[in-house]
Amino acid sequence: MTTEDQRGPDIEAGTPTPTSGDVLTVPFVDAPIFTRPRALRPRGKVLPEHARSHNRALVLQTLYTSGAQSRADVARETGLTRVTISDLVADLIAEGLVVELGQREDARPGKPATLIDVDRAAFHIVGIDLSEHQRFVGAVVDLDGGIVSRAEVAHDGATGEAAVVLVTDLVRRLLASTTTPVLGIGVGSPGVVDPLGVVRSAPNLGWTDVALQARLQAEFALPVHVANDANVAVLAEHGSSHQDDLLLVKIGHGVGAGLIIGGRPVIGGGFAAGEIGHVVVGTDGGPRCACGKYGCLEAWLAVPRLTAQLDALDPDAPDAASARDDILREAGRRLGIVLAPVVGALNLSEVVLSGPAELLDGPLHAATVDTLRMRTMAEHNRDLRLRMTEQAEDVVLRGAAVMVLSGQLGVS
Amino acid sequence: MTTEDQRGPDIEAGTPTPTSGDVLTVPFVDAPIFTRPRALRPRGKVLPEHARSHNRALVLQTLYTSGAQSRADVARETGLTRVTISDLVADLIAEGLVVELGQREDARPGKPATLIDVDRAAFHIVGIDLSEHQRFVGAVVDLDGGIVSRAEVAHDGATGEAAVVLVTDLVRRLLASTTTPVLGIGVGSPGVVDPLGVVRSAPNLGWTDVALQARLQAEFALPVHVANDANVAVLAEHGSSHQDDLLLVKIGHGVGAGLIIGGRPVIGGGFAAGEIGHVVVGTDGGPRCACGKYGCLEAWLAVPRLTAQLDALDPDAPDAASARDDILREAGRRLGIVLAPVVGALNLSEVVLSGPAELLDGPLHAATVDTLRMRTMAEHNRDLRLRMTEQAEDVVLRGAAVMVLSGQLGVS
DNA sequence: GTTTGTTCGTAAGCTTTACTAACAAACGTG
DNA sequence: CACGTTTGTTAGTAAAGCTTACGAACAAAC
Repeated sequence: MTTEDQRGPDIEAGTPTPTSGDVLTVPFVDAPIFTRPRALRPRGKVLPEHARSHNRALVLQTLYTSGAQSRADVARETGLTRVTISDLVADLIAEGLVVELGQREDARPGKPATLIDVDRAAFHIVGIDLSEHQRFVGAVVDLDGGIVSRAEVAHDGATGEAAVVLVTDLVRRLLASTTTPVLGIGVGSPGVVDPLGVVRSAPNLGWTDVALQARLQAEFALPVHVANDANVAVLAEHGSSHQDDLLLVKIGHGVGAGLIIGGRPVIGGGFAAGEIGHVVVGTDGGPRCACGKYGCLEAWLAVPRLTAQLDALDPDAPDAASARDDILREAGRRLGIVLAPVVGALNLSEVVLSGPAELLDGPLHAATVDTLRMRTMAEHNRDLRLRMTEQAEDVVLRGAAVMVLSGQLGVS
Repeated sequence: MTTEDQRGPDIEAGTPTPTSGDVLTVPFVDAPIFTRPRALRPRGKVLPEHARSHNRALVLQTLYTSGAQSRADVARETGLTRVTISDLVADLIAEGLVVELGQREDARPGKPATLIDVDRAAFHIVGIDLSEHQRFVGAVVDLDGGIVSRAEVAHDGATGEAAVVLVTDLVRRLLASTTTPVLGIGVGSPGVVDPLGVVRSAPNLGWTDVALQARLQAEFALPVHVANDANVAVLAEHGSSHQDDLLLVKIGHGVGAGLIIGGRPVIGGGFAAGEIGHVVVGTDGGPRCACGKYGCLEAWLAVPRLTAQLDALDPDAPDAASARDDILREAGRRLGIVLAPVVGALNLSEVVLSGPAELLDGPLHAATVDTLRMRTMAEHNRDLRLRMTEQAEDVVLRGAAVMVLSGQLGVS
């Protein structure tokens, strides 16, 4: 009943099992790949079939990012021979992942090329975002990251099992809304999520060791990937950014971060990488935080805190505008103070802010940049970019789709 | 004349070329490996020979870390078959990297096993540390990391080409001191070093874009690896620690850090990862730094700064001891303040301090731990360990050896 | 209209790699 | 001594990608 095939969609076969703990050790497929970066430790044997699946994913990735092209084009781009590409493409066509599009139009010497491309209409992905305040959001996403349809449900503070049921229902509604085969389900959850998709701890949802991945997979017999919301979000940004090092700061009801270093997501020893919301900022105190400490990043920067401060301003005061700017600037400065050591230690080239643009994309952003420049060594971080997300509201949804794409096809 | 063989030592053949830009993409040999971590992008094709060299390194790694054992033992540990192991081992024996040690002594049923092991006496490695104050230090290191012989030279502030010549002479002396074949030369340099071993910038040595790796390789016709001193040091610590995430803070004349995340060294977009010496600490000013800013980590923590402060104390004052402790504690607190965001963001499980133990291993260490605990979320960083290096003075030398070992044999 | 050169995709055969199956040698145990 | 176990090797097979070669289809030049 269950197949071992991790890569194939194999929807009609019933229960594709997204196996997690394989023995490989690469960057691609981290989708298995091979980089001889520098000093590393072989993590496990490599068999021919691993090489094959790597190359398979490489072809898929090439088509996915570069668009329709001939087999010969793919061969040139990947370095594999035309023969091997033809062979791999034949497999991919048989699996329904790739389609032939007919001959190339433009006039060139030689035999006209047969264009092939990923069949971008062949599959949909269900993406779920559990990080919004008071509601669960979901969408059907196509292979290009386009939102096909949406659904959401207020959870009204539901926790524990009730919240799991709400998530399940949301997924079911989304699955019912599409007749296209679904490649898998991706979920971005707040809290600490381990690589097996167990939500180790998500206080807001009252979850402790909830095996969300296993639950959803058993329920829907589809590949399911679950990860922390910010870690998921940074995947979406990574797709559009093509930077190998990337930090995304997600500012909402709480503050969290997602990190990609050397092209690979950072999970952390306790699976809590990116949890910077309760790091203390500066050495001059600060507002009391829900966690009991004073001056946590979240106490300075979380959206409710910011809006509360702004709402407290007298809108009719003569200096209302500048008072507003001061508040946002100070928040931005605090963010810069926390980020400076991280940017310095990792020599990051790109930092992305995600959250309400009306709050973040102005004095706050400017102050963060200034603070970062003033507190790190300009020489080393000359080309640091701090920018707003390009994905607006849907970072987590799209990131969830990328996670599935990457996990199932080795494509991002 | 030159061979393409990246793995074999091939000393007598003349000029082994440690090619840098191969097409692989893995975590092992990152030395080529294959981890299907999570969402990654295939970086290049994988050929059967890549798989072979991965497995070859795997065997070597297994023998290196687990010690003498039979081919069958290796087969069980790696998951490869006895046949394949025999085949790989035959290659390794032919290359002189592995030796047969005769039959196993202990009495067990069955045919007695023939023990094999890495020939730990077959090769030496030359390690160079350019990060010490006013002198260059070098050593001949055996494959187990033992120091065979040492040499050093005062550079008396020599810079530029003169400094390069001193390094070259130091290497020459060390090479002359051993008759054992040398696997390669590893150099830990201060400053920013790119993956090709070009020292992009090392102010103390007056170096800008010095192609040290190329120079030494041309001179000695041996594989050469050059990297930043702290990044090299963390390799040594990684070997003994067996943690996949590791931060080493090297406190000497300056302050720098080396990072390993997910088992792989972090280089940084501008090759300046770990350069945290000039990150500003706290929001309450601080001593003026050589770089012009106030309150840089280095201005708080560099050894000259600490000793200057301690020397200024009146040794006969009644509270001399507690005044000393206060100074060290404050320095430790500052370190904790800078590390907190990094530890939080990366969810690090282990941080190592390297430097003069009489300064670091006491109130300073304790204050850093306390500060880290107070400024991060205890729940996520419960099992964080902060410890002193186990390698004492020789971290960089041994790390340089590990770098060569890893680069040439895929072993660490 | 013909020739030339180019490009595409495929077919056949080779090499590399690791696997399974089988076995001889060498050893304990009953 | 017969039997079972373990080791390491031999022989043969399957998978993967490579090189070489070729037919088809086209543009450009004559």
